[in-house]
Amino acid sequence: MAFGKGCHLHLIDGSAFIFRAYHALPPLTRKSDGLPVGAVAGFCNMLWKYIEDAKGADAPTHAAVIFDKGSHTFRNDMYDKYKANRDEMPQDLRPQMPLTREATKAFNIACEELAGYEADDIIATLARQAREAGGRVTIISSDKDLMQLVGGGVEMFDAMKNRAIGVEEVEAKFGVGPDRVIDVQALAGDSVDNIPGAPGIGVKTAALLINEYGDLETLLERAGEIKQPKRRESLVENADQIRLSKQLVTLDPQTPITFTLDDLEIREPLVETLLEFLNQMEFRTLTRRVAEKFNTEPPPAIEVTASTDAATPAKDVPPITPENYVCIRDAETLTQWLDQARARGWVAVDTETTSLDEMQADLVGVSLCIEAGQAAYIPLGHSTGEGDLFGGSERAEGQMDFDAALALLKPVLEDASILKIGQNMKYDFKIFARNGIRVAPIDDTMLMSYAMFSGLHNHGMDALSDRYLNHQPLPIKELIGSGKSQITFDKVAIDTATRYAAEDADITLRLWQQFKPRLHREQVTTVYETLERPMVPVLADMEMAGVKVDAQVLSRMSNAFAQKLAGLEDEIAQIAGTPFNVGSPKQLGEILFDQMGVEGGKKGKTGAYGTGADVLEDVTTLEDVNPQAAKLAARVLDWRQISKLKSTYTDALQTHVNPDTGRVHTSYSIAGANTGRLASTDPNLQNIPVRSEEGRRIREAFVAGPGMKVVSLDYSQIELRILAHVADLPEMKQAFKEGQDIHAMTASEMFDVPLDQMTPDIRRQAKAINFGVIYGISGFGLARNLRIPRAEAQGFIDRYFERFPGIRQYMDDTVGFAKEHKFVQTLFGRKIHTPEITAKGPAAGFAKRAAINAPIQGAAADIIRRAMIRMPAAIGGLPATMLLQVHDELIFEVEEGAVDDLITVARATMEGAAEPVVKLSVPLVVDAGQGASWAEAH
DNA sequence: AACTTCACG
DNA sequence: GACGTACGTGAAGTTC
Repeated sequence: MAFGKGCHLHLIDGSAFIFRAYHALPPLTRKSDGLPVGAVAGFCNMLWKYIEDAKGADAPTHAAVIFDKGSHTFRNDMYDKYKANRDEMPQDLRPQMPLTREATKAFNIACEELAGYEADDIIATLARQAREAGGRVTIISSDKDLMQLVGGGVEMFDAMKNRAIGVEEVEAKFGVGPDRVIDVQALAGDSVDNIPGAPGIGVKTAALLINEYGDLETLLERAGEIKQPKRRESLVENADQIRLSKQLVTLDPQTPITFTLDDLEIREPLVETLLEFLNQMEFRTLTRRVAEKFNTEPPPAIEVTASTDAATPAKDVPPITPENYVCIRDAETLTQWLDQARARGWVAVDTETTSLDEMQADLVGVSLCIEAGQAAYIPLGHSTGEGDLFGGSERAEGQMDFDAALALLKPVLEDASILKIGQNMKYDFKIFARNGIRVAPIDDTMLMSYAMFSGLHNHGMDALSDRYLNHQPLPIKELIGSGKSQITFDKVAIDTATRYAAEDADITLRLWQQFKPRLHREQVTTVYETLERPMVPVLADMEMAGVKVDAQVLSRMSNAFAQKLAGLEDEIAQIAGTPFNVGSPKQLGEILFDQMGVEGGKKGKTGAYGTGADVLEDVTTLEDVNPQAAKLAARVLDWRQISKLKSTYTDALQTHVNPDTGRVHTSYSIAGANTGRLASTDPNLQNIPVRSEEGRRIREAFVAGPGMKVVSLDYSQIELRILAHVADLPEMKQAFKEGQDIHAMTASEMFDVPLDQMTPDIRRQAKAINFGVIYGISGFGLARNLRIPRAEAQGFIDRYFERFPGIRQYMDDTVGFAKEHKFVQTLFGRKIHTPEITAKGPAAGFAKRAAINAPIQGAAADIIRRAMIRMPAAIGGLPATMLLQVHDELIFEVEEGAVDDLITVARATMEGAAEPVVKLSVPLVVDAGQGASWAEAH
């Protein structure tokens, strides 16, 4: 068919596909020879998805993937610095470039490139030709440089966001229509492509000017009329540079291509060629999928030479097929399965229960998997239907006796020669522990993923299965529903439950087979084995122990807060002249800024006024200008504080007291925080108030049992000490060695004030700077924190860098490392990936600061983890229990007579926790406190 | 479900 | 006056 009216041309920006694929996926290599193929794999998946998605009503009649060829184009001849600051292509991406062309051809899609021109120019040329022939064009890309082509039958499509980009979207981005986009780009320039533009003028200003003067030439001619001196000078002085910039950003619609639109007609994939290519690449899943789609057998998989590693995946991993799962209903079958586990030396295990709260959950069933595809489910606590009016439902038929099954499982689960593999093992560990079984030894795929991929993605099973097995597990929602009508797992029919539960064990085993050898390749085996995996039993025991909370104390506080809130609400209504919901920032903002006339209200992206504490605090200072508003803001601040304490703490904590134990059992996520820190949930016991006097009293409700004391030990300034060590700051190290006040020392160095003349205010500023450095300081941030002018804050920072030159070095080195490797590392080898480090725009700033902070925060997290892992053995002989961790603090419950001994032993464990792996050049110091409650101990 | 606010280190 | 900014979390409440 000749291209003409009614035809629809799709132009895919090939380079964009490749780079997106490269950055979205972890570095994947071909099993047989180690060839890097991650980007090719992603590229093929995207292409396949594109083909599948492009079918249907608005299907293209013609399509092509357009690539860049070489790096030298006619633009380099116009301007030698064009794209000069681009990083070199990553080592492992280069060999993949030709493969992406091959892939395109294998899919039987036209594949075009042209020396001396960019893909964008070819796209422009084809788009022009297609329009002239009366057809429509869709460009599959989100690149802003292509937006100038939009309009008149040409639109773009962002495949990532699944969103069309038409004239409106272009206008939203550039503030002008597509026909003026190049004018705006010429003025604004582009740091990524090294387009100079007009210094000091960005997209916003450029759009403003173009809209005022009509077009770029008119603007340049009449630049002298511009009132703002900076803009005027920038335009007048750089007119030539701006005209050059326009030439650089303008796409060439007349590239000398040697093919025609007719050559791009859609063709069906040649199934054999395509399967052959995919098989050569060893993309098993995609090969299988494509084969399935065309109802044909996939070619035999390429033989991979056997590795010595026990956990190398089987050569032919069978597909995940729930129909093949076994339901174990008798002792004989169970024994057979357990014998297989003994013979193999490992077994994947998963538990099903009635609740997500491990302390309340009853065991409903156990699933096992010994080899990919071979999984079984042992139903143990299923009941029939909904039960009768009296709530009693009967035990379902066809289940083994609960105790008999556990008696068979116990010796295997506790057998030192059989590895138990789980996903989020802490959960199953606790369930079994509450049934008298201490599971050991273990491996945990969630923690393996965390050790290897922290910062790249989550580590939940659904995400891992999707990403590494290309399989979407049966959602639990389909079994138990959601919301109000949700049922517990014991009510699920055993057949359905078998498919779901056995699949989880199957997936876990497959993930483990993939991850286990990879831990070595990613060089995080030690991290996994010494910092992640051993946390499971330690945390499980802490969580099961729980902390004693006096609900009566909390209840009394709640009542007192309720009264206070009611009083404040009356007062607030009176000042406002009308009652309103004080808890609604929206209503508060309208009253404060619209009705009461406070000026300077700033609306956020949702159009609501910001009413955060800092904003309200500013309003309270308006006593002279707007006394009513000042008073209102002050009362709202009081209300907010009390309301927070009541709802989040005194009310909520009471509901978390376990009826069986009378204690509060938090849950720590080991793989939650990117940096290696733990996170505490349900309830969060890592953010119990302490900074305000009023809030601190909540800690009085955290008490010790009779004859016991609460003991708290916390690292003093651990992050600053780590900073002093890693950044090699001699003055700071010396100060720590001498046990000096570190903030006072910093202040003295920075402001030339002798220590004996130090004032609290100067020390406070130095303290803020010390913390700022850990967070990846910026003038803006410090200025806001200290409420001083930005220039002054910048002055402080400059001076700090002068006095402690190691800091600057550390920051530059860390960011440089992150850019090169896409991750940063702690002293203990923990990797934190920083994929955003090469982002442009504001994301780059975030990524930089996060990269600077991560090794410090992460090392502190590593150290306290090491202390916690050693703690049970260290305090083993003492009547003491470790209960809580709050990032740099450990809380124990100890018999009164053993308090001093506990402090001695625990302190030594914490202070020596970095050794012997890391010998810090600063001492670690631990402060201790004790008392009847956490409030007294802290 | 997204956004805002605020509690902690 | 290109952009928007301290790092890392979780929970509760309101709004859509």
